[in-house]
Amino acid sequence: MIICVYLQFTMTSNPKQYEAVKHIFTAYLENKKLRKTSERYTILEEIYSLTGHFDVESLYAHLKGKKYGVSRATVYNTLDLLVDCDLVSKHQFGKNLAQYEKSYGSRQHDHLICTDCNNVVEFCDPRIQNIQNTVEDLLRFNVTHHSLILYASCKKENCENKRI
Amino acid sequence: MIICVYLQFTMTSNPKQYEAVKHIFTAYLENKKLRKTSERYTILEEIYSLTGHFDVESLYAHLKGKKYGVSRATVYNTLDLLVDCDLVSKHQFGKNLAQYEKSYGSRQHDHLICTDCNNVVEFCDPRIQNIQNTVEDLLRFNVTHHSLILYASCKKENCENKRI
DNA sequence: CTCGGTGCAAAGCTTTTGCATCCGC
DNA sequence: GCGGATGCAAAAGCTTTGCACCGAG
Repeated sequence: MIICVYLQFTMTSNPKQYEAVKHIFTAYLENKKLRKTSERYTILEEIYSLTGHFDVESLYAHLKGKKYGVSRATVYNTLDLLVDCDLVSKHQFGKNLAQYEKSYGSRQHDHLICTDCNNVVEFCDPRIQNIQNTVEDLLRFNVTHHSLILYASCKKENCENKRI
Repeated sequence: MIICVYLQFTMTSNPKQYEAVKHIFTAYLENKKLRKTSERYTILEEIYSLTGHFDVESLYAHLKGKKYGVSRATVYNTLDLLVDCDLVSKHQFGKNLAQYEKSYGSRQHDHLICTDCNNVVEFCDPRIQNIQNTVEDLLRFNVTHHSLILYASCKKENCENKRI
């Protein structure tokens, strides 16, 4: 068996990427007959300028400083739309640890959370797909997505330099 | 490769099992120099008389009717202890969907959640252990436990008879 | 012009906390 | 009797909701 677990490197933001997701989002909004408001695009742009995971509060804080401020309600509403059209994925790492991340152009990956310092490390292992396929066949469900979280304690040197 | 995913059948409650976990809990409390209060044993007994998953509210509701009522604070406190000594496991299925289940005598298993009806199906696939081992080696973490949740839509007939 | 979307603040829900009382040791 | 544990209610933290106003189509 090919061992193929590796660290996931989060894509750096770039303008071309934002153009691409903007088109996807526009198509989604038109398809659902939703309005193309400036707030929605502001939020999308902000998310795609961030790297790594973020939570609602930090996104809201970033947006407050912009020309067009938005309210929390709008942030939550828009995040739901972005999750629905697969431009953003949501991870519930714990009761009060909901994290989002942009998902366009990102490789499928899972997360390891250090129980000592709450840092999150991304990794990718294609074998998870096998499990998913088997369950799908045996239990007769359509598996749409999954969440695999490994909880681990660091040997310190792994942890210090990473943000959640 | 041996296909070995299968449904997990929750153990039915039985008095002998409660005696066993009671001894474990007692040893744990003594070891940690914590008090053996009647509330703690009442909660443990109630949990081991339940089948399947439960949330704090439903456990609290069950306990309210007993001879010795308990408060929510005590339920939360005791659940933390039981999770710590591995007699109960906690699953965060969503922001407001924390579920617990007794874990003594249960096989390691994971969960599939139906996004149509919120039902939870348990399954077991030993291949998850391989992934865990590989990550452990490559990322140099001690993986203590994991959470694998598959999100799926049912083909209806699978879902109707199951409770969350 | 219409009605969906937004902003604000209030409400909701689960979980935690503070404090007086209780009881295991 | 001492100090940890409990019970109650208030507080906290994240998310949703209600309502008046705004603006995209």
